[in-house]
Amino acid sequence: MTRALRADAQRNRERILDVAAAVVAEEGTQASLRDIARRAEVGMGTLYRHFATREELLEALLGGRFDRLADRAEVLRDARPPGEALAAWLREFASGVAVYRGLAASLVATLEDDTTSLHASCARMRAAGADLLRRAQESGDVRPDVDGTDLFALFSGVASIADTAPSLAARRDHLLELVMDGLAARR
Amino acid sequence: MTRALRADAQRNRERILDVAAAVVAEEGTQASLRDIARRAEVGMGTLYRHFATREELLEALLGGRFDRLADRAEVLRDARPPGEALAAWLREFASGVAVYRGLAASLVATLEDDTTSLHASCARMRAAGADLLRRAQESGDVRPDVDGTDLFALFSGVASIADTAPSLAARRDHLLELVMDGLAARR
DNA sequence: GAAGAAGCGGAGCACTGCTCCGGAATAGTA
DNA sequence: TACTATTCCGGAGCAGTGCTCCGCTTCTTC
Repeated sequence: MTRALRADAQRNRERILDVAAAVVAEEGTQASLRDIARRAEVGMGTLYRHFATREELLEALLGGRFDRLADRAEVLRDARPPGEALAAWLREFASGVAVYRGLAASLVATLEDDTTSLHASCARMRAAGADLLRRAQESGDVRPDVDGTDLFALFSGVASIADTAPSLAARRDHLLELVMDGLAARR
Repeated sequence: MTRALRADAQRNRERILDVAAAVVAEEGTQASLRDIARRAEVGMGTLYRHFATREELLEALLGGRFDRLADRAEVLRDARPPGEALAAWLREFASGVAVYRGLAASLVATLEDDTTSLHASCARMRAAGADLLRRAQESGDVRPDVDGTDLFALFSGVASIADTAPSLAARRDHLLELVMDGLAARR
């Protein structure tokens, strides 16, 4: 545990996170940090002391999201048959990607870089997804030559491109369905 | 036809395109235009007179590529059975996406904006792909509830995310294969 | 060769991510 | 409560970005 922040520092940190969440939701992950600082009524120095880099700020925003997806995987695993559980979870995963445009890139980055704190949450989520996948494969619902990384690559890729243009966003679910069907084992 | 350029202008334009092709291949579509100008030994003004915006420069680089893909579609259509022709063409399409990282975004943009000159080449290529798709569907190789736009969305999405990280690039072909299989009709 | 047009180059503007440090606010102590 | 020591803040500043503007050079044409 790191030591407690001073009261004003704590306030500022929360303000920054609130504003950042709003701004990122509006403008995507490449929103201007200066702008975030301005809207949080805080100096650049303040922002950068709390979050040494853009990545770190995104981590704070996204870490919890990953954790929640990992939790959801466990719930779904116990509540549904393997194939359904995986499909439902992938849908939730994909809509998570949609919330923050550009998240997919950050997500991929954590595949390579295990020094970020986001790596841990991301790894846990990926493990949870891989577990659902394994069960679906054992039950014969999903073809065996797919692994967890394939899953994230496919769904991140499709979900993120679907968010780059309105005309594609409309067929998001259809696109995901196509990929999902492709993973199904031929019987 | 626009009137002929002055000799020096013509030279400069070609130099810029050559350098831009190299730089974009190295650094992706968000390469610095200042850098391109510098390496082409040309002032910023010169670059911007020839290509009023970054998009326009990319258009010049990509337009030809789109046209070539459209041509390839016709060749493949006549040389192979429908299912194979489509699969082969999609592979070429995907590797075209790989050459310029970030191309997918530009490609998607042309879906929305029909004022760019890239739109025409892109539309022609998409029509050619859609034609291959239709034939493959009529022959029963590909499921009927897929259209040309789905095709581009899926392959652009997967190909472009595969280029964001080395660990994904290695499984590029496998990922594309998975999507391709998913489009196959169940017999 | 000279006049005219066409094209060139880079200084400059507003922006970006990020750093640095003098000064202000807070927490602990007396 | 008053004082000090530490923690934290703010924004000026640096090097980079995309893009514009305009005085000057180079080519073309007669």
